[in-house]
Amino acid sequence: MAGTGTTGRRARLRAETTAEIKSVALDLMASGGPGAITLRAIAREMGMTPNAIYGYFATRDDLVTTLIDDVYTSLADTVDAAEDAAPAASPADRIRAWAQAFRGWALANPEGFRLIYGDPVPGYVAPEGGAAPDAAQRVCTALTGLAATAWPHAEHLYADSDFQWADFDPGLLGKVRPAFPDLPPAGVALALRMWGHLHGLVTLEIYGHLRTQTANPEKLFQEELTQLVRSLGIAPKG
Amino acid sequence: MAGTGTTGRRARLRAETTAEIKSVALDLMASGGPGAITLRAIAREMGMTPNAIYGYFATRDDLVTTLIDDVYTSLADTVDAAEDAAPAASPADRIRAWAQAFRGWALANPEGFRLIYGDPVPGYVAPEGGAAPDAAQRVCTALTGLAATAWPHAEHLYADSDFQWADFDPGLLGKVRPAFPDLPPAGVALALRMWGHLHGLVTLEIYGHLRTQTANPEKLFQEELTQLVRSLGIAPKG
DNA sequence: TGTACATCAGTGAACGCGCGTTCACTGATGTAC
DNA sequence: TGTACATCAGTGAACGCGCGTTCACTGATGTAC
Repeated sequence: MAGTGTTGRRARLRAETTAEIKSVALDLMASGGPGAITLRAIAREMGMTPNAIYGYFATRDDLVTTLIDDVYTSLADTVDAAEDAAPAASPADRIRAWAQAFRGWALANPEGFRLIYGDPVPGYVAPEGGAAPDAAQRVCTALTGLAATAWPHAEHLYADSDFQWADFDPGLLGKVRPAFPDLPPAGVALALRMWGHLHGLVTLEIYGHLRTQTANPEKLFQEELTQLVRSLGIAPKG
Repeated sequence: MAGTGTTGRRARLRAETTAEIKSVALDLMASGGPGAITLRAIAREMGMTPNAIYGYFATRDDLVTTLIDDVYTSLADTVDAAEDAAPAASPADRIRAWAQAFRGWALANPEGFRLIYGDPVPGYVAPEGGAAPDAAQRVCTALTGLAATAWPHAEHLYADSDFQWADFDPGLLGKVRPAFPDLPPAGVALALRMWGHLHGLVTLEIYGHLRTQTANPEKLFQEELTQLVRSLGIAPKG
């Protein structure tokens, strides 16, 4: 009856060690790039033998797969939370909040960003049946939701668009169409373009290409958001 | 007096072998990712001993540096040529030509694109004093030129911009300001934003993130260009 | 045209490294009676 | 409360691999007289 449950204690220790392995792996990645994620380096850092890791992950690729999933979830949670914290009635504020959280997360976790959006760990092969993690789809779905909110204001710009539902992935549509039944295919295209715009600016910054052009990427990103919101016809002071 | 010059023959053979090493390295990268560029693999492919490469490149990083420079030059040459082939009088056509060449080159050389814009070869460290290759700046400068041509039409959208010359890199400005004396700081910001937009869509496509959302990235890119040109007020039929 | 010498592309063997992974094991922690 | 047993986290040594790089060398190609 007393104290820790029977399997409880061991299970907890196990969970803690698993978490530490992942945390150390992320640290290594942060300081040495994705290539620094090696079982031996993790073990070294933790004061263990390399093979001890095999008690927690069947293989190195297994660990990396878990890592990618975790990082993706962290990103999706962050941007979702930022959007939810913005006033529901202001599409412009919600877009800005989402986008700023996106960039902020990327700057705070540059190696995580590289891990999920850039080249993967050298030698890593994703599991066979492994679709992209749910969180990957969440990011894209949230962005489509933002586009859907802005759509009524921007619709007139896309009158001659000839996008069809068939142009998009059924998985994406399966989540988006029920949630935003009034959004036409052209609106989904707009969402993907918005994604591309934000992704591009953040990627250039993370990979160091923007720093060689401007001393102030932050300002450029704010300008981007101002122009985006304006072009959608949802400028906040309107 | 007859035939090949004295040093000529050896020099030519040397140049040919050097070219073959680079070509094989690019092939390896194309089929196995940047991590596949190893001196041993190149030598294997060429039927040589690994150390024979050292007659041509002092070190592996030396080879990679040369490769990056070559690939960057290839990209810059391609987009410059495409722009030059478009009618000089039509800013919209020139932007479209440039952007389509940019995407086309990336799709034709995905590993090259990854090499210059993504994570570099694992273990590679760029040379110390090594600034980005000239070609890198050429890409950005050309884009600024396109923005400059469109600027008179789009200027009114950026009336409340507060960009300063100090916000940008002197190296970029050194090439851009003499060439386009009428372009204000806000116009340079516009060019960088355009770069970000195009880079984002192409990057998502190259890295496989777009394919999981749309079956037709080409169409999305064309839509992007249509909207870009429209938003700049330089729609081609105007 | 012929010979002596210099150049230099490429060889073959070896180095030390870090890697993922396997194996048989030890010793502490928890469980059942 | 005490003992016998099962569990299982972690050890230590070793494997085979591919890597970049160094060394002393060979043998063909070109040069000078």
